[in-house]
Amino acid sequence: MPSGRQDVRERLQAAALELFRERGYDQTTAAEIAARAGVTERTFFRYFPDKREVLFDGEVGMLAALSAAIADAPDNLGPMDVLLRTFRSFEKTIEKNRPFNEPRQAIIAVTPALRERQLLKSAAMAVVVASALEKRGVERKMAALTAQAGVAVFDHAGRAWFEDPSLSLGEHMKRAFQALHGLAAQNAKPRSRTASRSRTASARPKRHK
Amino acid sequence: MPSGRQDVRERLQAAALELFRERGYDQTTAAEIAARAGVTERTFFRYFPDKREVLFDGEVGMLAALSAAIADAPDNLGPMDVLLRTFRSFEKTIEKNRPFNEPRQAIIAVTPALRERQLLKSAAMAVVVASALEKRGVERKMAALTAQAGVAVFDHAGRAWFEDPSLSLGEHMKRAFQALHGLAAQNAKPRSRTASRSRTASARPKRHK
DNA sequence: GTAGAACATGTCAGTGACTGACACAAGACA
DNA sequence: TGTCTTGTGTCAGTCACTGACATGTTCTAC
Repeated sequence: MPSGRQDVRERLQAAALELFRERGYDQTTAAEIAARAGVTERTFFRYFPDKREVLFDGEVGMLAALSAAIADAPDNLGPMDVLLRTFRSFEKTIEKNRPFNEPRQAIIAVTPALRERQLLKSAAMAVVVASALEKRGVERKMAALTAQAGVAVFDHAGRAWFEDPSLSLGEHMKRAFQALHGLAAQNAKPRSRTASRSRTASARPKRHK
Repeated sequence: MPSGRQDVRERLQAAALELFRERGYDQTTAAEIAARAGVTERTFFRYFPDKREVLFDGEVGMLAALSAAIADAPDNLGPMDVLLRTFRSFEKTIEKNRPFNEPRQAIIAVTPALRERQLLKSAAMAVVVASALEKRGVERKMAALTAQAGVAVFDHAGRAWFEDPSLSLGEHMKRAFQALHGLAAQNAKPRSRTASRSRTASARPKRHK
């Protein structure tokens, strides 16, 4: 039954997606996935280090591309602009993948174990992004912070696009970045400069624990 | 051997921390933790839903306090300011807990399974924060985005404080928030860097890998 | 064309996380 | 005093995951 190596991999992923949709992640055993793909459980674990990972795959290739795209961005941009620009350069690809990602994301959303794994992937992405920013000369902690915020915004835009596809993903991204922008600006809103307020009651409600 | 219910819980946590430090998380079985605490494995799983959770506990109580603190913040602040203020109100408590958190955090840092769980906890915190912001009248998506960014900054400050305790946690938080602020502001600003342009990043670096 | 290496898979046995069911002890309470 | 509740131990079982080994298939060198 097994033929090409790539073929087996894809059969396993397809089988997993089907079964998860039919019975849910927890009610599906690795052996069942393997059986539907025409291999044994042992083979399943030769392709994927654990059961969760069968739903997370494209992300690896994306990281390298992401890193390269950040490196290639023009020189005269601030770090956050680099990220916006980079993420938007993936817009088309991601939009094209929506039919595949939609059911996948639906399963992840209702399965805590998978949400956990997805958070790990996002964190990994932030690490890669941070490192790519550092290579552009951004100071280390700044790079980490920017990456973290940027990935958060990216995820946020992705979720927004998922529940409202009437706007393009790029538009959602633009808005999310603008919102973040506005947030920071709002900080100084009550007319006087932020620095002057450093004295006022250094915020201590009576809660603890 | 088991005496009070709370007592057993704490013995289990202490035993787990000890064993994880001695042999590492993966080399420690739940049965061993239970044995050192003077109970059986089955009892361990009556106190904690899974092995990872034994290291994450205080966080539950913190969420309620966080939510309350956000609700109690003065009215005239932008959402991000509310968060900075709120987080800083926890400064003392967190600093006091450092001796307990330090070894714990060290173990988490070297154990992927635990890092994953910690990310889930942060995400849960973001959800709570977002909901608390919404109750203050912040629009839903804006609340989510603010919470996400705020928690990211909070985590970032925590990590920075961990590796450099010469500055207070509050100071790290202030700086992280200011950095985020600066990031957004920088967005619109074309920057000319000193030693850039001709050589550094514009020549496409190696692409592969 | 064939020997042998390299690779992909199957089989089997085993560990460890976690769960449900039941029995039992001790204190709370009627 | 007897019953009820609560916390625990015991046992059997499922499932994720792993190491070791045997077998088949494909690739390569000669």
